[in-house]
Amino acid sequence: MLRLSKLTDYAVVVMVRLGRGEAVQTSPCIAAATGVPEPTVAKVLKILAAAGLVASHRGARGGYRLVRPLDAVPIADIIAAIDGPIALTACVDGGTSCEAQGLCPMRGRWDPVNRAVEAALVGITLADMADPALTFAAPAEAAALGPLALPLPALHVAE
Amino acid sequence: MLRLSKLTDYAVVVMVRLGRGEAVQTSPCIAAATGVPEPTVAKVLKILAAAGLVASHRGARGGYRLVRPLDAVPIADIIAAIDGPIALTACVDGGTSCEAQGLCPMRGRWDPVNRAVEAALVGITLADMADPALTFAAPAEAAALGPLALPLPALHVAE
DNA sequence: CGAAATCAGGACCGTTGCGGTCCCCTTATC
DNA sequence: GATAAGGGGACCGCAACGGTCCTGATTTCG
Ligand code: FES
Ligand code: FES
Repeated sequence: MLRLSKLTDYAVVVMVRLGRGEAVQTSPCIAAATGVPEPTVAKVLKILAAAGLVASHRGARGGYRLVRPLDAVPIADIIAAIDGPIALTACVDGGTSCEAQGLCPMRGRWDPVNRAVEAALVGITLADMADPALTFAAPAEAAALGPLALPLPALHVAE
Repeated sequence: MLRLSKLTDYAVVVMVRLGRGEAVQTSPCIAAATGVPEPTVAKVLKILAAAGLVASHRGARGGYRLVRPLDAVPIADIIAAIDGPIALTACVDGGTSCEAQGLCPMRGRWDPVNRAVEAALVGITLADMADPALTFAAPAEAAALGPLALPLPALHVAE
């Protein structure tokens, strides 16, 4: 339902936490600081490490640290690390799993939509989510716009 | 995994088909024209009718017809009809299902991301997906950009 | 008026993927 | 060598999705 997994949510929390305090932090420590269950934090960190978003150091006094600062990590990277590459439908770009590609009326038709969503997600970094006062316009201003009353950037034209 | 349901894909196919040919079409007819299994087409149309995106007429010589023309239906509407309202995480805006809202470091933090994605999806209409030559830039041009080589509109600034 | 056509609404079930936990091994510090 | 920490899985319950089917209500046509 166009919903990203809970692990992604946790990943953002963990990453933001890594951006504060000591450079190297252990997963139990992060779990305690964020309130997320420790096994889950460990799982998330393992995935993030595999994706190269955090660096790990084993052994006693080990832990995790950020590779890039928060403002250099777009959420799209987190989502791609946890949920896999952003592909709204089964057949985007090199989608091989589509039967009857020759006849399907939707062949390649979702690609622009996918690009638009991806662009939106690349444009927001973890730093943006860490503290609204820092990079976003005043929250009150955003709220005042109301739901769906958005000035639309001409995404599909721009690309 | 940030994937929308297959039914949504089918819904787009069906809607685009409704935009061509006769004004009123039956579900078996649409199924035959699109290649989508008939029961699935019927299910999709029922949902779309309930959402007010298509109008139905019962009895012999009945069928479905579009309420709004294709260029007045953003994909966001289709997604909202099939997959429910666009909510990347459990706790967006009025998300009531979140425990410990007072302490959660992510409270309301996903809202701007959600808005950005929603804006991207409102900005593309079914007419845009119906025929690339009509509203999009030349497909070759879009393909030439390559994956991820996107000029980013400053979404989070714009809103 | 009866029969046929068509939508309405929901029940049903197999499959898939997610969420969450746990275990054992490797690595590094002390 | 003992201990602290990450690495890499396996494992299972659950909820959602997908696809199908059935029964009933409504309208047109003969
Ligand atoms: S569904 Fe993939 S090309 Fe048609
Ligand atoms: S997860 Fe919903 S407010 Fe924290």
